[in-house]
Amino acid sequence: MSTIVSITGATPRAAVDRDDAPVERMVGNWLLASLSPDDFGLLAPHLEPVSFAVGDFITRAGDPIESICFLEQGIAGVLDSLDDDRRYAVGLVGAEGFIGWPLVMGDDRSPYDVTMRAERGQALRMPAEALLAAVDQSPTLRLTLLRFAHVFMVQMGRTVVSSLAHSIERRMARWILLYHDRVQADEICMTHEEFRLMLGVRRSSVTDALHRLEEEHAIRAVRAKVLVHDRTKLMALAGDTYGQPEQDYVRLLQMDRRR
Amino acid sequence: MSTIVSITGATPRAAVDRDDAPVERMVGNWLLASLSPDDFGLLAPHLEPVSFAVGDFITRAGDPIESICFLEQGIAGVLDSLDDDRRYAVGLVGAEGFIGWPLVMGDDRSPYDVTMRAERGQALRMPAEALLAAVDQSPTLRLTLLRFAHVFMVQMGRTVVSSLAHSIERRMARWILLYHDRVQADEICMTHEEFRLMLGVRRSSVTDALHRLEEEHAIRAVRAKVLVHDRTKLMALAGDTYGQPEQDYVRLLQMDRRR
DNA sequence: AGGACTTTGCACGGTTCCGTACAGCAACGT
DNA sequence: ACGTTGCTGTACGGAACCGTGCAAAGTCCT
Repeated sequence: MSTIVSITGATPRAAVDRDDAPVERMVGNWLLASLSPDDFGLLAPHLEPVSFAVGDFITRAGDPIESICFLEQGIAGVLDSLDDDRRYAVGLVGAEGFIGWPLVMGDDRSPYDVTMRAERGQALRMPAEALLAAVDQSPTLRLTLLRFAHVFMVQMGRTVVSSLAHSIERRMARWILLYHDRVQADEICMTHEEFRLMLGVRRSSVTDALHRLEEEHAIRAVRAKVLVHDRTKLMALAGDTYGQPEQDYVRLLQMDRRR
Repeated sequence: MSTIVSITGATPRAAVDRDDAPVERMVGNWLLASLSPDDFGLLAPHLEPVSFAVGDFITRAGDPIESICFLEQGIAGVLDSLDDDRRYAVGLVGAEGFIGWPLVMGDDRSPYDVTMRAERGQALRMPAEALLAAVDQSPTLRLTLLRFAHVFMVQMGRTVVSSLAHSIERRMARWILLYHDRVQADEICMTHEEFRLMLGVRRSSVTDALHRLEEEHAIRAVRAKVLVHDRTKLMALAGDTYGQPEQDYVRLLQMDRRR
């Protein structure tokens, strides 16, 4: 399992913590922070700060994408919904990415609901047309945005495999890790009911799985919160559905920051 | 369910059947066929025909992408593998798309195994560098390729939802439809063992599910084959995890062909 | 025709997970 | 203090699905 441990060392959060270039101090979004001054300059005039509350919709499935969001704080769930009311999480986006990638891929509508999952979400938003214009001007900017979409896609593939092959306990460990990677704290604020949506299971199965993770001392579960206690143990539990997309993210989007 | 029936009418296969422009006679790949003469001209000099046998690898997970393939005949399974030997299908690609899209998204390695699932697979292949050069020259070509990747991604999202929410029988109906869309016949050559991989279930569960689909007269299952008998019934069984990505495909990639 | 091999049908007990229901407990307002 | 609301723990029977093993049936080769 030495490969997995090495991923921890190169995890996106660590890379950002270590970073101290001036631009990257100013913006909390890692993608924006990784842009060249020129590329950032293309976007900067159009960026405006916005904030979200828990449950706020950032985009709605089927709606035209009018703006894209670079999250700086908080974490968003990407949900695919069936015709009935049930919705299932297909991914998470935090400060490591942006919301609205279908635009860069040639679609003007969002296939997903994207909702804020954290208490105070903050983002930099810009109009769709401005982004498309910027992307047409700068191949490197386009590359960065496309690479994020690609990593997200790889992530989704692992979600498929995970839901086909793994028990609820393992899948839960994976989602906790994905969440943990994207918030800047060991405290994950999420009720069992919210976990239920991500995993597509019934609420009490979440309770049971959390208990088992707690027995293994990987986490501590308190009311409406999960405290990450032992990341290494979580990774061992999650197995091989966690790790590879994270490596891809570092390889494709933080090549110059790996020291 | 009238919306679903209307999708059938606008299904990619139908659009191609109706088509009779000269270029589109010559190439069996729908993406290539939909390109403008100029865009097609950028690719044509580099395209060389190749053929594949069942089980042949078109790309291997982790390997550099040296060429991309536009399938003309046959159908390929996109597989994500765990560290052990188990592999699970995350999608299918036939003549409606191409293999190697990570290249266009800024990655030079394939995250997936892609293997030929049909008896005689035929494709037009071109070197990675040539494709990248062509894409840099033509924004519209890039758009087409990205849009395919996007629809494939939406497809994957539905696969997640389907595996979380639906019974084996429903998921099976969905995969049969996806397969049926991509081959030009009502005869699907696939053993229960191969279905097993796509669905991530045990082989005898496939047998049972096929029997239930057969009881409803949606299909007929014979040795190593499934005969699609009633597409409408399959769509009703598959429910809402089938249909929307197919509509997106038509909307984004065949806008000018819908009559 | 006979044998080897692949594919399919079926059955067994065991496990995971579901749907549902209800009770205990924490947080919060008044 | 009190009730209200939201979150969590637990229990029950039942359904879906698993792993396994084996027999029947189809296909192919010689």
